[in-house]
Amino acid sequence: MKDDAKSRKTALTEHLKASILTLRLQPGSDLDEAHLSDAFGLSRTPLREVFRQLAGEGYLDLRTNRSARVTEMSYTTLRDFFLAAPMVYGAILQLAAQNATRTQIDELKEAQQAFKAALRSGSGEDRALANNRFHDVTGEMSGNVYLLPSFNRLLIDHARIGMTFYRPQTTSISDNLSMASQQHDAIIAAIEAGDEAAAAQLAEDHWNLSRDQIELFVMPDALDAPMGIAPLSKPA
Amino acid sequence: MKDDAKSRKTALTEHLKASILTLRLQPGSDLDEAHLSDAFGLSRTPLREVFRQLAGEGYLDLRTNRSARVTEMSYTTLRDFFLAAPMVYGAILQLAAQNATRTQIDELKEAQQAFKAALRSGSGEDRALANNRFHDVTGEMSGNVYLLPSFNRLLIDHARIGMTFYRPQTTSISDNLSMASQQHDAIIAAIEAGDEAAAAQLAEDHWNLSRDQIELFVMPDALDAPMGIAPLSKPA
DNA sequence: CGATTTTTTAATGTATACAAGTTGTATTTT
DNA sequence: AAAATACAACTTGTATACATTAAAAAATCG
Repeated sequence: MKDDAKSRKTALTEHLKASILTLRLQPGSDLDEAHLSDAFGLSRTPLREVFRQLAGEGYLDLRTNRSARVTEMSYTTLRDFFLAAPMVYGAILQLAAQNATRTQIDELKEAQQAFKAALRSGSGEDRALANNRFHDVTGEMSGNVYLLPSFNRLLIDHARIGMTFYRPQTTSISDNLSMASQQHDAIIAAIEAGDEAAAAQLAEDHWNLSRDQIELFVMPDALDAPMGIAPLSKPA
Repeated sequence: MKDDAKSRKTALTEHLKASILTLRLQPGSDLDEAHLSDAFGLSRTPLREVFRQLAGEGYLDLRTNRSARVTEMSYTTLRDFFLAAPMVYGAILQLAAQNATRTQIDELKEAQQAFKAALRSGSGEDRALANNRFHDVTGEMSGNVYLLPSFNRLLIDHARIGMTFYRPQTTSISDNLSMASQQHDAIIAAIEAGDEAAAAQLAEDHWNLSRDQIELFVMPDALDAPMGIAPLSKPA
């Protein structure tokens, strides 16, 4: 394994991305240039270039004369998220069904194998990263440069929302994840068959499952209440 | 007017953006760090940070050990463009109708005034930039961080496509532009009234107008041909 | 004693020098 | 003469030193 400057730069990039997706670096955290530059054997110049790139992709926020911060996530953005996600992902999957190559389909199957392995024996972080990888491949398949920027931005908060709400190991969440895994399998089948309509429908189903799970977590008592209208409230 | 490093940095950013949107810097052009750094009184370090940022926003492509390039535009991307644009812009305008503030509505009206002025007496570049500004404000109004990355990416190529296909001063294009201006007025009205459905419909109409205009330009003979099926062909 | 100003400290932003890589050209070899 | 190779000029990537700005601490004044 090489250890030149370029390798260290990509290592830093991947480390930051994974840390942010898994919430090891929490939203709003400050990043210390000196510390990171020391830890990865890079001077501040290439480090700051990595910051700028990650900021462009939505991982970080840069403020002049202040330290870089992990992009915030407020509960008001949940609404924006579940409005945009099904729409963008529906289009992405539709295009994936149109354009996926044999190689990409194999990559997707590998990603799904890894996801299943993470479900059986992995940590929450493993699950989040494996799931992220699966969806990332579908994005590559679509090949639409105009949709990918938003799609990749969505995937960042998808992972972070997952880490927030799928953490406790309850039965309902376990059921939910196995359902998600089944949907992944169906997505693969639809893409392999080139069935655009099915792919688009599966996208909607997949995000509805996520949304339902989160609503269940945010307002668990709503189930017992007699048809009560339960607005989104900020959890502890 | 200040002339500190920060000002020169934003000046460079704006210069590059405008140059790329108006095709003064053509797709695929190489950028010379030394020359730009000299021209704007900046050292290469902040200049390269600007490059990284613009690459993140979709203006530039960075390749290791090679010069930065203006993002390419192939004719195969027209299809991707007109698939993504109505969808994303429909959502953006719907949200704009929901969330626009008084201040933003005033900004939008100003942008539309500037656009009309550019139609009367401005150059093609003026029109493209003024139109870009109008749509940019609608993006700000939506306030949805998940849709904005793709929307802003779309606006880049919207301006460039406009510069490509709206250049010759024919009657049909003149008619088309005044129609676009009328649609802008209707968009403002829908947003001001908070009419989401109307806003979404106008988004679709607006992009259909663009698409029709381009098809007219790409295959002008199709009109005379008796029901001929005219596939997109590469113009000279 | 509290508020405000000054001083100190530490971080970010920029410039420059140097290292590594790429491209074009000329020379050599077949 | 064509291809391959070696060299030179130039471009990009990185490190470090310096400048600038913000935050923190200390000192002064009301």
